[in-house]
Amino acid sequence: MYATLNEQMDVYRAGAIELLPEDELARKIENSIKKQKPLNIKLGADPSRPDLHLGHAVVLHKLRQFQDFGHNAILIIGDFTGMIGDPSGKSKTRPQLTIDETIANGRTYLEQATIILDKSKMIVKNNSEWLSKLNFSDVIHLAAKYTVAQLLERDDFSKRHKANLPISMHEFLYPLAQAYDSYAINSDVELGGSDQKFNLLVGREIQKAYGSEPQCILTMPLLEGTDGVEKMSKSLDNYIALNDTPRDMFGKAMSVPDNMITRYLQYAAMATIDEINAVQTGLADGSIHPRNAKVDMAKKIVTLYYGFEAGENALLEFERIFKNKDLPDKIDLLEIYIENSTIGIIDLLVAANLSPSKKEARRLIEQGGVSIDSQKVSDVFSVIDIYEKKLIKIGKRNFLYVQKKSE
RNA sequence: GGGCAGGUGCCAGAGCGGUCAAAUGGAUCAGACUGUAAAUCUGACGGGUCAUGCCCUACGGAGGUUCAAAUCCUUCUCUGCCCA
Repeated sequence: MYATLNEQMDVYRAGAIELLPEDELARKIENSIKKQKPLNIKLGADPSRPDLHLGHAVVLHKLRQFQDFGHNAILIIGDFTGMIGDPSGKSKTRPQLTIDETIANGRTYLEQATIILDKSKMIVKNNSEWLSKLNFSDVIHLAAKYTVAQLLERDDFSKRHKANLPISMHEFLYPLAQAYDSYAINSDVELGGSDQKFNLLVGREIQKAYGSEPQCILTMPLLEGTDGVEKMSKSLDNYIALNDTPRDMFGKAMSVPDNMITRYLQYAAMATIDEINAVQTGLADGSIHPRNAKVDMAKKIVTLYYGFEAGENALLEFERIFKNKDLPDKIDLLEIYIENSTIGIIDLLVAANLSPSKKEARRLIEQGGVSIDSQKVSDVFSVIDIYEKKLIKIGKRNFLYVQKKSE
């Protein structure tokens, strides 16, 4: 049922930032092989941000590796903690969620996570299952197991503390609650981003304090977003979503800076070490053109999620649109209801939702970013007849057919 | 409880009675160029308008002073620091 200890360790170590403590993990694995008993691999899911992107995928792929060796993935939906609000590492406290939102978000999360994970070896738990049962004295007992100084070691706490930014009491409780999860589900290994290292380690301490065997922790790097600098996140809008269309996935991957190519190969495209090394040396000695390396990387990512054919198509389409300035092979048609069949260009852009305001629409036209049927529109007072469908292009990559709605 | 410092546009951060729809940087969008939705350069960047001048909304909330307030006063509220 299980691969050997060394086979497993090699795979787990690959790409990880930290794996602590390694010998302990080795022991756990040995044991599991001997007893033919899978380990519990914990991953905390944040229900406040249900839309997953390639940054989340880094950890999910790691978890999948554990599954592939027969271990149990245990996803903890932080429905309880989500309702408290989590310290985000940013200066602002996260919004609190309602129960309904949490449930809906949890469902979305799972839907997207199973793009990567193996459903058959997955257990999903809501942490309200045990956390909501703790009473105040339980909480105080839990809180007594950790000190303020220990909590202040956490990077974002100490940063905020030094920068005179607010830290609420409940934020201090958050790592403890998460640690309690580890105890509650009997976690053997917990995975997380490198920013979670602190929380994961608290899990160890709390498990010990409650008399169970402590978990090992494995942290993965935080993948930079398409800007190549900040970590990938929805709020910075530098993300590639797991459910982005192949076209968008490809395009966004192409927009990462050149120096991110190998990093994306490793953590987003899940390329093998050999592939990564080949590209790295090729780029260094100039035998591989960065553009080609990037195209290749983008294609691999699309292939990983949509299959070989989609990868090919995304590449072809990208070349068509940006190299040959041609049209994509599929353009949406929007039918607009108007009295006559003519409409001013500015109103048209707003009606078609291509511009949030008339001022913005006017700007786009004045700057030469708008064309109708491949004819640049330069007059903001142009009147367009949409009895026949017309192709609107805005900027480099927004295409839309519009037509008067026939009733 | 007391003292002090603050709350400005998507974010960071200037401004401290009119010349402020508010410097600067980032983000974003458009254009040029190209190896791409890279880089670089240029421009735009609250909304409305029978159109460029005017109108509306905006500098934590509410009042007030003034011909005029993001800027001064009062009060409320939120945040941080120090003292207790």
